Amino acid sequence: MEIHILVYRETELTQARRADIRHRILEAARGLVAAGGFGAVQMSDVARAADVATGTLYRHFPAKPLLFAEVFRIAAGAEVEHVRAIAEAPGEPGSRLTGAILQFTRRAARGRRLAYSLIAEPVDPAIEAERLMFRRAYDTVFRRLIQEGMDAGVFFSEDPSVASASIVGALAEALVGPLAPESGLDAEAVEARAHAMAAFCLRALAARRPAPSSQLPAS
Amino acid sequence: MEIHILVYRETELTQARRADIRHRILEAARGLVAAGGFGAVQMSDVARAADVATGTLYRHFPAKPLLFAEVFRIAAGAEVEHVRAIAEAPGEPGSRLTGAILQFTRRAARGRRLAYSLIAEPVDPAIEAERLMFRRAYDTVFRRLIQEGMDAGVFFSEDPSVASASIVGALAEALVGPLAPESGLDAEAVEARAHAMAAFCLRALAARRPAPSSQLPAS
DNA sequence: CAAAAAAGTGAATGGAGATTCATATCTTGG
DNA sequence: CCAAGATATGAATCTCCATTCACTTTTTTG
Repeated sequence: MEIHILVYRETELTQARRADIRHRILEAARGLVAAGGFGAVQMSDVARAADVATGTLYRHFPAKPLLFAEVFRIAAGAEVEHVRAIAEAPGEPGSRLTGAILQFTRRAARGRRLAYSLIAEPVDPAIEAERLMFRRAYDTVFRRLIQEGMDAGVFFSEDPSVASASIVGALAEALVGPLAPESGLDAEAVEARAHAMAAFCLRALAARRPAPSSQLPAS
Repeated sequence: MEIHILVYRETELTQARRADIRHRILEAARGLVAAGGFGAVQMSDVARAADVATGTLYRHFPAKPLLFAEVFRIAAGAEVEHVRAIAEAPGEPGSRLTGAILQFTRRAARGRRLAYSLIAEPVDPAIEAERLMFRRAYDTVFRRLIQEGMDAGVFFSEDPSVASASIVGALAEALVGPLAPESGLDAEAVEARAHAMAAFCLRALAARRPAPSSQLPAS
């Protein structure tokens, strides 16, 4: 007399469906954030956009801030990746720094609303925590690049961590104004500012002697 | 047959009392913000701290965000003033820039919690608007200083507005980490960072030729 | 002192929106 | 097709606080 009490079990199909819904929720939320910022989105909006019921959201995320923290993480992670790719590409540190700054700026200039949300929009503390990690990620990218430049003798800095933080801050600040949803700065002007910023940073990091790139060590 | 319907009229004493209460409310609110940040304070707390009833708050301020916007404005204004004083003092632009950066940093290092609230705490949009003005005020201070330095031939910048924004951003960023309520950086370390930051900015702004301060124009 | 006008009081109200949960629907292996 | 386990649903609930307002107290002048 066997008793079978296991009739339902998690299966590949089930898991896939689950993952799919989760994904749809995140996508919907990202879309809404990109359109109106974190502050404007409420759970019922997300549900509608993802075409699920409000309660379903809570079957996939324990609470609103956690859902949005994940949205932030994904969006921010993508941004950092793009910048990192350029910062770590082969080439001369100076031009890579310029390239990274331009890349950051150009991507921000498209998707302004999202960039503003990631960089400056007032947000819930849980999301703010993600933002700190986001900034730290950029900081790391620039710090490595600076270190590399110093090793190569083309950069100088008495404290690379201050230099990298300064660059991240400068990027954020010099762009907050231009990217604020109200500001009407066009893409060209933003690009010009990015170039000026890159020049500013390069001068701050320049080693005394012109880059010895094409010179053989004298010793 | 005269009819006297005016019996009560606003008087100096009344006005003084009114101003006093208003002031007490602002002070109480400022104290609470300095202790725990904007986010943690609620109207009933302010009332208790100011020793008035909740309703009284609304007799002096139309709504919470307006009350706190004023708190922000006052606190931030004081900070800017201190920095401006140094930036505008007589002396060589380079050392004034260094002085301003150090001043900013030192004041932030005391009253960390307040500095964090002014610079980085996630806040209500109405307060965020004040923050933008706060940053713009710093921006103006530095822009003027940069312009002056350029006129004197000791600074160079292809776009002073980008340079000033970068400095403001660098200040905020290089200090947000160190000032975050959790961070355990001591005053000495913060001071060292400030010096590094000043050096970074000075290099970014240095005119090619060493300052011609003590030279007579060649022409 | 009285009447008029303000200001003060703080318990009650109200609204916004996140979260819950009783119910309905779906999935799975036998 | 069934029973059991999961999941989806969305209207109702709940919570948190800012804000209000009926009532009390204070202030002023005649």
